[in-house]
Amino acid sequence: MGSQGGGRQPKYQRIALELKAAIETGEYGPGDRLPGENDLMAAHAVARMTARQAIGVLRAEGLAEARKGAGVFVREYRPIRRRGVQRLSAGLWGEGRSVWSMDAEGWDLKLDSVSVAEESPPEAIRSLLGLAEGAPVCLRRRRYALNGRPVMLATSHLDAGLVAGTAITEIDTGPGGIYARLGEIGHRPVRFREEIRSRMPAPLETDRLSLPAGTPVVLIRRTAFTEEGTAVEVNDMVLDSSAYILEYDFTP
Amino acid sequence: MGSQGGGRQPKYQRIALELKAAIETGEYGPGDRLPGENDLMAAHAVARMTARQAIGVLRAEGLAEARKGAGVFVREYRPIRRRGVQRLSAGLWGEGRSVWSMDAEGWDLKLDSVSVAEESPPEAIRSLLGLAEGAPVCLRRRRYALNGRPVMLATSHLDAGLVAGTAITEIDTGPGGIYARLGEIGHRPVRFREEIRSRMPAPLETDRLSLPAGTPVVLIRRTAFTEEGTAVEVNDMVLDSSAYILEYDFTP
DNA sequence: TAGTGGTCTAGACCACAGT
DNA sequence: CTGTGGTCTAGACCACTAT
Repeated sequence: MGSQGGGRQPKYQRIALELKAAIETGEYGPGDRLPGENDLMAAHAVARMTARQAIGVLRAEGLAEARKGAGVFVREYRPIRRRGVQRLSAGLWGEGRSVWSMDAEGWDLKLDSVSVAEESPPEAIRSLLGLAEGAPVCLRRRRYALNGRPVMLATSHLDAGLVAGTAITEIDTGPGGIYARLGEIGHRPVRFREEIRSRMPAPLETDRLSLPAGTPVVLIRRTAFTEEGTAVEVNDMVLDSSAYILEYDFTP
Repeated sequence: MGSQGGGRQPKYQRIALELKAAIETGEYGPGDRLPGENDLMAAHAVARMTARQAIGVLRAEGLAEARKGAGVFVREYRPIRRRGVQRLSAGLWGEGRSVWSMDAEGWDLKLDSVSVAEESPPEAIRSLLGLAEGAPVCLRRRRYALNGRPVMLATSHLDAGLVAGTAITEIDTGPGGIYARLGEIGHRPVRFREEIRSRMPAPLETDRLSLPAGTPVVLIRRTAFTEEGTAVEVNDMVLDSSAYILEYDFTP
């Protein structure tokens, strides 16, 4: 028949809409198997590519997930609540506890992999840290996993000269982490700025976070300032958007 | 030839990668026209559907935008900086200025459409506002546009009983907006909470924000509390993620 | 009108999962 | 094994844009 055939809206959209409605009414719950390509071809008398396209709509909206050789399944959404302000209270990281242990109340969020390096920073970060051109930064790359599933990548940038000789350049930064160590050398962070963006992930992020198609990432750039107003750390984070709700409390 | 043919990675991914590299090196700048389906078919000796798939990768990542009958073009990214804390300083909205006028420094962000209604709220919002079951809320739906392009939808929910008879139920809330009017009736908001999520847009959001494929939305739910700790307003916002950077400053 | 992207067909081979 | 989704082909008609 070529093009649209019967209705005025594309077949694949009609099929996608029908599937979405079935999910919304609870006919298919989180984790349930949806009709696959062959089912849709038979049920709607369309070609494989058309059935695929319908499924593609749900995938792009993050509603469904295709597992090769197994089928198409309804996605689940159970985010962690990340409190932007309280979690950085000095009382918490000042003595012992990691900044991250509060992230997932009762859940099992843990450090998955760490690497430390010294590199030449991108211009934007270099100028934030107030470093001279060509000055190296200490880079701490980390990945966090929730119940075994990776949910966040974090990369901290610090003046390499400033932190040389401290535990910040070690894999294990010790009790209280980076901020406690910075305090010990007279650069205790007291003020923070978090900048938030969102976009679709780059292939490398898709890979490192095992993201299914249709899941955006949230980017947080946190800059930590000392009492004097100097930026001592820039932490670039990449979050699986389906894993997080960010919360900020403030009294302007 | 069937399946993968030459290399070990799919043809469409190789083609997509090549296009992305060309964008990254600046060969194609923002707004430039990219090779279209026909160009890619000729250049790589592939079928139309394969060329389409390659372009689909760039669209899904938000890098390119297809305009029917015209071609495929490199997307632009020029976000507004939205300061979460300072923008709510009472000094700003206390006398006259709108909370929103600060959003876009020098840009032309303006209210695009407003509607006011009284409805029965969803359970989550009803309980946030501490209302009895079945109690109605005053709903203010607004859309904001930046240089004519819609970038945000906002829906405020307030206790209908509380705001009855005030300008909050009018299209024009008067100088200082909702928060100034709440102050006048003894419910001045002093504390705010913003919760942030991100996901792919629903079709209705895609439509109202004119979003190209591959653009996530950012959801902000702001709850405004009085000195007594009562929630007086819940504002649900839907932002075009490519139009915004959110900024939060705090001293924990 | 010529060219573009949007949609669609009816086949095909492959890698992978569980059935 | 069978069935699944992933990839690919070589055609086709349509609506839309720009000339």
